[in-house]
Amino acid sequence: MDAKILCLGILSKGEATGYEIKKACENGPYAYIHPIGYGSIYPALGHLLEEGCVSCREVLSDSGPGKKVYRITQSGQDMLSSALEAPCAPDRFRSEKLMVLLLGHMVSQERVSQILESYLEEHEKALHMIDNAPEGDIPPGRQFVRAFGRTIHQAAADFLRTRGEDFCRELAVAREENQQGNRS
Amino acid sequence: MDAKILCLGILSKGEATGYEIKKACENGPYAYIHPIGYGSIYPALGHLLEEGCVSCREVLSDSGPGKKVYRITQSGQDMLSSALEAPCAPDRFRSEKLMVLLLGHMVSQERVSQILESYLEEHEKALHMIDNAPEGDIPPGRQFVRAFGRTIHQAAADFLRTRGEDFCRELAVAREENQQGNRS
DNA sequence: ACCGGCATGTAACGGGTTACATGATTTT
DNA sequence: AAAATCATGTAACCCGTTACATGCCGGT
Repeated sequence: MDAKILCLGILSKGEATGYEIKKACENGPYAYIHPIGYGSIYPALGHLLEEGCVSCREVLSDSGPGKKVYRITQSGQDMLSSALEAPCAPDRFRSEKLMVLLLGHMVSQERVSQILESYLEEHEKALHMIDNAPEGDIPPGRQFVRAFGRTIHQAAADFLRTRGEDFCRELAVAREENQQGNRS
Repeated sequence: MDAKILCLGILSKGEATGYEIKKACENGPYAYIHPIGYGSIYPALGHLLEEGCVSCREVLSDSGPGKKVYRITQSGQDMLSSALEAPCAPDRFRSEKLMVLLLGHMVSQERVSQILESYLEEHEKALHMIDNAPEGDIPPGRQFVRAFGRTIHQAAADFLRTRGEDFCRELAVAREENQQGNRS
């Protein structure tokens, strides 16, 4: 699932500029698919244009380079369909925060508390964004993925809220034992 | 959080070979941190050895190359500690399955059902692995991350189980409406 | 006898991230 | 008047993925 297919997926719900595609990758359901930057998006759109998978309409502004609005073509639709039919790569998740928590006994109490708090805030922020997103007439897929994301963020936030402090206490005990172990 | 720090983190709980490090990245709590392959691990261990962050003990077997057991050194501990103190990059999650579900109206009913089923199976398998893992005397960090992972997998599995079929039905309706829209 | 798991590495390739370069428009 | 956002693009670099190459050991 490379940048090209992701762009096609986003364009399948309506025309957009490269900039808007980037925004779509960060907010909304596409945030769960694959985060990419401009360095991937603009070249991808260039290739798609060459291959005839998208068309481009340049909107001139008064003086200066205009913005380029891309629209998916029929062959783009076809390419997207066949990509969606191909076997899926396994999900990938990576988290430096979990790494720090995993080795919590090696870092300071403050560091762990800080990670725990910011992690909780992130999940709560994500929940707010999902809940405040416009309801409108969105296709079932978007609704499903949105609800899926909400469930995960909710579960994570609940876990952190209910278990975070206990974890800090257990870590404190473990650190004390370590100290005694080192001394003896 | 590159491969080197990940290796150090795994080695911090005891000596291991490159092969065992790979295994640790796939199973257990480290699966949530960062999945890497041999192509990253062996060079990383080489660099760490050069830098004096790990020591290496070669265990000869009868004829043939022996296995290399790596152990973290004090300067390795120090490097790990300072890496854990550095600001965390945001979590990253990518899922091709969610991409297909998101655009469910573009693919066949069978495809969606298949994705939904295999996704549920994956989460259930992960739950089993967590529940069957040895309890033993594991540090609080490992226990916390393990419980966190369990919570997430459980929430995902529950969601897929309770909402999967409804989603399929909604998609069927959406497809019919599309058909009618295209015809008119 | 064969297959799967254990075990180590190298080299090329590809893709994404980051940094750079630029400028208009809108908000504060 | 400054800061934030909108907007496009290029180039280098890093890192991880994949494919290749090799061989032992234990179980069926």
